[in-house]
Amino acid sequence: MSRPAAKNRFNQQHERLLKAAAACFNQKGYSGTSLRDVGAGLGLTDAAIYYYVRNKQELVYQCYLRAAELGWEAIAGARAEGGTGLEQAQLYIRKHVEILCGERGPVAIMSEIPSLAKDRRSEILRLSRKHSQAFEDILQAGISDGSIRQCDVRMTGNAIMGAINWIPKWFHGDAQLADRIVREFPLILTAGLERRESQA
Amino acid sequence: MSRPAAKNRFNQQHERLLKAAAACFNQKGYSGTSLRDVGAGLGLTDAAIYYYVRNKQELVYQCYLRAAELGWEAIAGARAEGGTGLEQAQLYIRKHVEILCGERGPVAIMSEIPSLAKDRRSEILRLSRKHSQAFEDILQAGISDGSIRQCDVRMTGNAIMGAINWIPKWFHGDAQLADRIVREFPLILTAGLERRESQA
DNA sequence: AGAAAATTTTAATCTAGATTAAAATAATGC
DNA sequence: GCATTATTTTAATCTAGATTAAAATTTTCT
Repeated sequence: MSRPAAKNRFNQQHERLLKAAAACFNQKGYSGTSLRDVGAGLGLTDAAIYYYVRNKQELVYQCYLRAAELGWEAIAGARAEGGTGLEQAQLYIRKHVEILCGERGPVAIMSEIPSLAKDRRSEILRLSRKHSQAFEDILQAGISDGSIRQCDVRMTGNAIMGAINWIPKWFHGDAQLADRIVREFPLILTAGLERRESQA
Repeated sequence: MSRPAAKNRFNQQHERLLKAAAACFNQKGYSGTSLRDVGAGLGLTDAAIYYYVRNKQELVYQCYLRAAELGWEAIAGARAEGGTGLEQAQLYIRKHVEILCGERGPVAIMSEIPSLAKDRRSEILRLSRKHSQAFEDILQAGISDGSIRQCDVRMTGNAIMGAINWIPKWFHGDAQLADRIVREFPLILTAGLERRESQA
């Protein structure tokens, strides 16, 4: 590809492809969506998709990788901007939810990791664990700095992540609803974290 | 089947089948699991499964139906036993989580509803909405009786349900972990609901 | 405009996995 | 223990959908 304009076009189509695929995967699962389905979302034939990715496995992998990158962006951003642990947690939730419900969505739910090839799977799992761990670290920091009450950090992390990860199951692009989610979720998911007066 | 003992056996195997299928579906998705996979979990051939269900579609449908029934059991139980809205919400979460993590699990995550046949799909969707609605009603009752603070009931419901629905993604039968989930989740998910002093 | 590069389609192939029918085994109840 | 009923397997068939190669179309850039 020695032609700049073409390279641009390619990258844009590739991006569109990942989004179209994510939309399908979230709705019907990885194995449940045919490349025909994905192509239809782009006005393309199934075969055309092979111009952008080696095969279907690679397509999921790239969707999951993108999901991991966007999630990490939220973590990193929150850590950079945030103050107390509680503030960082809130910021992370807001940023992540904004990404999931905004222009950069839909983002693939990483729900069929076992279907990936071994090496791809372990990479995605590693990123996924890194993400969870980083969020738990934020919660732990909040406990240490007194902004978050004593709690089971792992379970709390799992609960909050679950609520976020489930969003793409019921949100499908309605802009009004997106605003509502972005406004409410950070509050709802952290309302129970603040340290109460009665506690140490 | 005019033989009582056989009818028993059949029902038990059928129950085992639904659990084995749920385990597979939760891990690899509906379309991603072959009947061979499901059969393996029972020490059976794929073909043997057809003795218990008409086809694969029917198997998912029954799994989802069972999931809906068990979820509803938690709702109904909480309404029967609970006092204030907050108490009912807590009770519901505990009961549902106990089911998901206990002997009656694994329970299928209803994550590929679009793959069902039209009439089956609409039935499952109806049950799913009924469940969400009932939980939101509990929250609303809590606001009315003063046990729950003012909040966006729908978003709060979505958040809590998401956290619960996601559990089967990371819980795979560890008994110790089950105890921890059952102990922590009801608290974590309702800690933010109580009305604070400062509020009306 | 027109040659080269980039993209997409058409038309095959190939395979996994759902489904079925008939045969083989196992369980039940007398 | 035996006849009957219930369960499972073996061995085919059938189909959707992934993948590929070659041909056709479109885009890029001079």
